[in-house]
Amino acid sequence: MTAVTTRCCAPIAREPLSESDAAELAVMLKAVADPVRLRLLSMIGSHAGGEACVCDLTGAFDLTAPTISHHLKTLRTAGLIDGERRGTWVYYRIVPEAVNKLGALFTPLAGPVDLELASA
Amino acid sequence: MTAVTTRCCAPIAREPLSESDAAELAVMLKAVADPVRLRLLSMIGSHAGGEACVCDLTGAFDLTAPTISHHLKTLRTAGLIDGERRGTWVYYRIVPEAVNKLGALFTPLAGPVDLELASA
DNA sequence: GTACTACTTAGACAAACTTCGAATTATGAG
DNA sequence: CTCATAATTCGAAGTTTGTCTAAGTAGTAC
Repeated sequence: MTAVTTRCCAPIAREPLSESDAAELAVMLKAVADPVRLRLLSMIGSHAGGEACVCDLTGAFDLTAPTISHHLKTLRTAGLIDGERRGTWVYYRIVPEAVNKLGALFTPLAGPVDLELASA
Repeated sequence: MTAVTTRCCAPIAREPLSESDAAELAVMLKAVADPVRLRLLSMIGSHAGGEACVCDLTGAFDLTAPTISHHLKTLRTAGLIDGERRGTWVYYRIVPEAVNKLGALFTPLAGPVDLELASA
């Protein structure tokens, strides 16, 4: 919960990340460090209504449904998306706090940033 | 080179990433999606003078020199750091443009952002 | 109930990744 | 030149990851 107030540069370049912070962030980054998952995240986030059902996503890839499902689970486990079943379909949406957290890590001049909860 | 001017949300949630953009970004993200490399990047960026020699880094990890060297190469290949030999030591520094590019991807309200070159 | 669709789970396998120890290159000191 | 130090390159071992097929769960319609 270190509220950094300097604004010289991106938080990652302000002071050495602790071992535990690095481990935690790496989990989120690993989830996003894949072309398919990046596109899935992007497609979900930019879809009308801020949510997309799996059926909206699978068609864009040359991959089987189980593979897409696996990637969605990875994103979900990392806290980047959240899913909900409504009738026949399962809808996913972005968790903005998680995405903001990643952005804040690498963004300079973001002002006073709290690494734990970059949402306010 | 799509200059997005809307500011509803993070670029990643504005419009679906193209396959090639996703592939390119995933390379950079993969480099950063590891606890050791995250800490290396952070240690280099926050070191006095904006640069650190390998000898400043190895001590912080329970890893052998070849392993650290391997991770530094990964970061370098991804364009996130740059290295230079001066005498006996090799000094690494952050490439700010690369870090900014990652930050811009996930940061909302960043204003008009050019995905290809988020530096200005 | 059966049949059909949407999605997830389980198991298997190849490719990629992390790490190591050993050998190698590069530089400086005597 | 020889020796010592800093760092990288080179295989190899063990682990993780991405993808598939096959099977299972959840819901709708009849």
